[in-house]
Amino acid sequence: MDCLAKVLRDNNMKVTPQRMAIYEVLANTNEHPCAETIHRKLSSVYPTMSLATIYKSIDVFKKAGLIQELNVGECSFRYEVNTKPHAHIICTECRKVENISDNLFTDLVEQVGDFTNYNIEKHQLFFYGKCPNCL
Amino acid sequence: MDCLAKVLRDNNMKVTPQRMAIYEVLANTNEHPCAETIHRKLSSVYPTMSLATIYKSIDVFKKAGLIQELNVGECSFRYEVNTKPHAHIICTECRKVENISDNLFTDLVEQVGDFTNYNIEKHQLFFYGKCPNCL
DNA sequence: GTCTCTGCAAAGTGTTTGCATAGGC
DNA sequence: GCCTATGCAAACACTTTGCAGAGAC
Repeated sequence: MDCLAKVLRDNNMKVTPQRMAIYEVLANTNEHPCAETIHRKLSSVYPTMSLATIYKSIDVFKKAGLIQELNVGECSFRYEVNTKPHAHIICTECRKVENISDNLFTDLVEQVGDFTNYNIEKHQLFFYGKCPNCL
Repeated sequence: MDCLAKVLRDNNMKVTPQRMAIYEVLANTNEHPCAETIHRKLSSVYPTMSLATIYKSIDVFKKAGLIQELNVGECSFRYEVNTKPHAHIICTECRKVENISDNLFTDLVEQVGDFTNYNIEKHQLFFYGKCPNCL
């Protein structure tokens, strides 16, 4: 990912194989993996890679605005490269997390801002239910 | 809370002073406290009350449908007696959590269900921003 | 009297931190 | 060569579990 290298360099952050690998995992999945899952996926290629490195890299990516963190309700955070705020739907059976097209929510944030007088910076919208497969 | 005693008895769960106290804290606040906060509030009245008891009671209340658990993005869960699904707005400055009237979201769940073909069971909607006080 | 609940301590889980070494620039 | 990143281990915060004694019914 040239884009990643550029963004890191622009932020005075070093480009390392580990960071490239972690970002690539996130860029090539729509599974919204948690730190542990990323670690597991990489451990065959980078057997010495530490979970701490995953967390530190994730932190770097978050600060650089490259990924966003989700808190879907389990204990662990999940991550994705799509940093545009958007809604998620989570299957209560198979635990998969999917994105929902933002069209349904276009006016919502503005309405909530008007209604509450908050200066809304971001939102996290989660819907839970059984997916068509599990039904 | 007679209501609490009745619901517990109906579920074959014993009515204890600790459970009454924990529920009362939740029933008399709109702060959406976490387990630790509930414990702190009760420790003057019940100096021996254990955090484990808080967690176990919370679990009982959840199973009885008396409270709901929120995961607002910090490490700890927060709890409230309002079990009707509704949206929350969280101040990124003072960390307070407020409810948002459901009127804005009446059609949303149905629309999301139609759009995704999920059988939606619940939702958690969080908005983050600075509250009028902090602005 | 029975059977569940409490409170303590210990274990568990996900995440963060400190520090010496490795490695990007 | 400088200075940040990695990897290990230890610390941390929140939550759960096991068990003996207390208490609800």
